[in-house]
Amino acid sequence: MSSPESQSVADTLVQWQKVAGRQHLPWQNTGDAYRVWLSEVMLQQTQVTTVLGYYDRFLKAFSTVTALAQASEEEVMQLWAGLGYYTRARNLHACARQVLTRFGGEFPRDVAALESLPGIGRSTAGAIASLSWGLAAPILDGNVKRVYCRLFGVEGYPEQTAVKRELWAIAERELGRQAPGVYNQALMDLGATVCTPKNPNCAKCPLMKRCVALKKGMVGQLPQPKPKKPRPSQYFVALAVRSKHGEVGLTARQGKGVWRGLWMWPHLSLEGVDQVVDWPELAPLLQEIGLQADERQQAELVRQLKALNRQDWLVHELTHRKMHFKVLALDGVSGGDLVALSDRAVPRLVHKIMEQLGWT
DNA sequence: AAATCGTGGTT
DNA sequence: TAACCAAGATT
Repeated sequence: MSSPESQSVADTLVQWQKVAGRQHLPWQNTGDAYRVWLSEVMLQQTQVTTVLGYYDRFLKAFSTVTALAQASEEEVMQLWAGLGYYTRARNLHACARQVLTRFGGEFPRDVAALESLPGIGRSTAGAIASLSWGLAAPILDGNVKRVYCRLFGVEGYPEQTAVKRELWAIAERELGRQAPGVYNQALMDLGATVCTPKNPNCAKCPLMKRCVALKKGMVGQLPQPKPKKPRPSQYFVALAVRSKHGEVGLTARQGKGVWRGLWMWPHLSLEGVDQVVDWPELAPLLQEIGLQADERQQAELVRQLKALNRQDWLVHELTHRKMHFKVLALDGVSGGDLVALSDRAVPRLVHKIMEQLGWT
């Protein structure tokens, strides 16, 4: 599988890609910047298998960037719901609108102009330019960072500014300028299928003979992992309300925290498990969904609250923290500003809570 | 510059 | 099974 050392990295990879690279992903070889862009944004920090279904649904709903631009933000958020990193969805929509208003509905064939669009950074711009049109622009995603760190023995973790600068310089230098799209695709495919994070298959690697990490016996050490910090735990009480017709009491998340703009059960932060919570703290949650609890409902909620110590918390893990929820529930209520769940963009947690309640 | 932002696949 | 981390961008 290994090539002569006289052949350049780029030539070796381009040759390898044609026989061993991935070929059949739906956005590949379309020459369509809209499809490449849509897939690239969805693939940010997200695995291919997770993206496939979302990609199909988006393309079915919006066949062109103009169609996407003309949709409402709420429509876009609903289609994106469950995929995570929701700022991507808002930027996707904003980007589509800018493509329409600034560039007449066609993505600009220019890396700098692409980077000026919301949600498109340097790597995504390079991917769009090279994969759609064959322009000479490098990419630097997780796969490529890993390949370069090993191939050239780059130490320090890739999130560091100096290391990142070095990796971009390598990416510029090594870019296969005869076939930039194929070269970039090869880098990603190599990282995804051969030069994997764990148990890399060096025997199958076309760059085996020139890999610095392999030569030094450091493949398992590179790229150097980012120092990990403890994930703080946060505790909440959430209120789940449902009518007898199945409408639910959701509110739109305000501010700039997690799930901004999505709909969630009203909830309050506990700042630590020991804090005493009683009816005065719960009443505002009902107010958020336009509900005034009668005495029976009030007593029921307080009863559920007191059982806090004996009931397991529902844990929802995010990248940087663990969220623990105590769920209070009222079923079969009437009144309030309840909504149809199918009409709202909601995070997975909303469904997770319904499952715990048996509201399925 | 370091933190933030979701969720799920893989090992 | 708990840790790792995935076609990163933004602030």
